[in-house]
Amino acid sequence: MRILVVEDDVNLNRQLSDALKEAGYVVDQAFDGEEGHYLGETEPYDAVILDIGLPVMDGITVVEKWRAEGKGMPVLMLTARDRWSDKVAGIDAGADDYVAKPFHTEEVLARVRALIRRAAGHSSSEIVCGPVRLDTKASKASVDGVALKLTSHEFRLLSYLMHHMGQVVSRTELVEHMYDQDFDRDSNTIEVFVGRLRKKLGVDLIETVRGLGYRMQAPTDAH
Amino acid sequence: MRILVVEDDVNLNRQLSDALKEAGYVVDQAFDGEEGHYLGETEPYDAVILDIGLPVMDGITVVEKWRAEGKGMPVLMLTARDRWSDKVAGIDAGADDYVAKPFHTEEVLARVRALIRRAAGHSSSEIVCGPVRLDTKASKASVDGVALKLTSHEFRLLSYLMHHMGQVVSRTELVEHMYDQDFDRDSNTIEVFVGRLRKKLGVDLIETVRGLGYRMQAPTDAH
DNA sequence: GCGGTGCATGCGCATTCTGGTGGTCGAAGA
DNA sequence: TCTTCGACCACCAGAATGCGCATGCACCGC
Repeated sequence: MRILVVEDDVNLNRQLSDALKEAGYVVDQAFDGEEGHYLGETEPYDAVILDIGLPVMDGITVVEKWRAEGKGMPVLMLTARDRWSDKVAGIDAGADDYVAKPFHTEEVLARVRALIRRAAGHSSSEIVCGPVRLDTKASKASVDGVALKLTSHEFRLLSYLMHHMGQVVSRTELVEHMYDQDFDRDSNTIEVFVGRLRKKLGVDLIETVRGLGYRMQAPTDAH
Repeated sequence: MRILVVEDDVNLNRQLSDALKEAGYVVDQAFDGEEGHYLGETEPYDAVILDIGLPVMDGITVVEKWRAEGKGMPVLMLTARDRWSDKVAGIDAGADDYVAKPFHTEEVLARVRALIRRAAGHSSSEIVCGPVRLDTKASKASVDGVALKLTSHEFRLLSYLMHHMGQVVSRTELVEHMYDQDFDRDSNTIEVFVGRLRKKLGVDLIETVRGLGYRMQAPTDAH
């Protein structure tokens, strides 16, 4: 984890940086707004600690510029205790959190931990199989980057197959996972949907295992 | 967006709830830890405001139980100003943020906004989707720079969709986040509001995914 | 009244299901 | 090894289902 500390008070900056290094983080330091902004723009940080009152460019402006540039790393602002309106402005500018000066170093560490923990929770849920890409969160699928237009059952089928990649999935297993109880087992709906899905996918990734069911697998097949 | 306020001080609870409702949120209230924990366990909230000192079950325990149960909604803790060790404990227990009492209501609102937008993966207080622009701070929306005149429910609907851009949002999910408990699920209200919103937006950004729900997305979408 | 909201009705059509037909695969026997 | 047979599967096209939308009206608070 790499952290940027932007604080013009040299002692305070070192105090924070030392504590962070102590806690196992990699720390970069900046001492004015412009330097801080430049570093945040060019280097990939997991979190930034940013003083609100900085020479050259103030903290609010720095955050705003980062956000406008699409930089989304968590930012922890340091503010003067009594200027609560600054806090509100900072948060609305895109900061994720703030700590009022003077602070306990331990508190800053706890907040940094919380920020990093939270930021880690946004990994998108994607499954990839060869050229096929499934985004379960968005309920979307694509082949070679081209979005597929799937109906809900087709999507459910693809989803189940991709969640069990490489395994043979039986027809009854599919029925049980795609429908709620009491579905007429003597119908060929699954086969129909497999057919339609194969047609829409274009590529032949759904293998039929005769007598057992279907298996989805990447094409680079050693077997 | 639906918020839970857990605070045993009746006046404070009402003060917060009123301010939140004023800002367009749907608010549920609880007055002790057990009640709060139960509600957070059973209802889907977009954020929780949680006092640390509560009857029956204290705030730290409540958060810990939620996290242990896999509940991941953002939690804003209210703490006494001088007990900074409580803050650290609260954050490490799984709270996302805290505000020290006494606080400015405006500050709590700013922090709630920040929590919700961060939970949705946005870093600034403005969310943009093609020509549509949503200002969560000012509770305003515009298309191509022209301000929209939305009713409160229409705004809530748009807000939720834009906070979950690219994802498919089910009808029940919308109902649960736009209304407090006890709303007739067997009605087509959501569909009607989607229709009204689409008409006001003019552009066709709200895609319906048959059998699943709705998805809002920028039009120039390849990957 | 008026704007905002909730609900009922009915229609159009995408989606899903069904039955049938023809094709394919695999095993067993010649 | 080749042939034959039966089981299994793919595909088609029509039918039925039920989802989503527009419309209009009732209600409620202001």
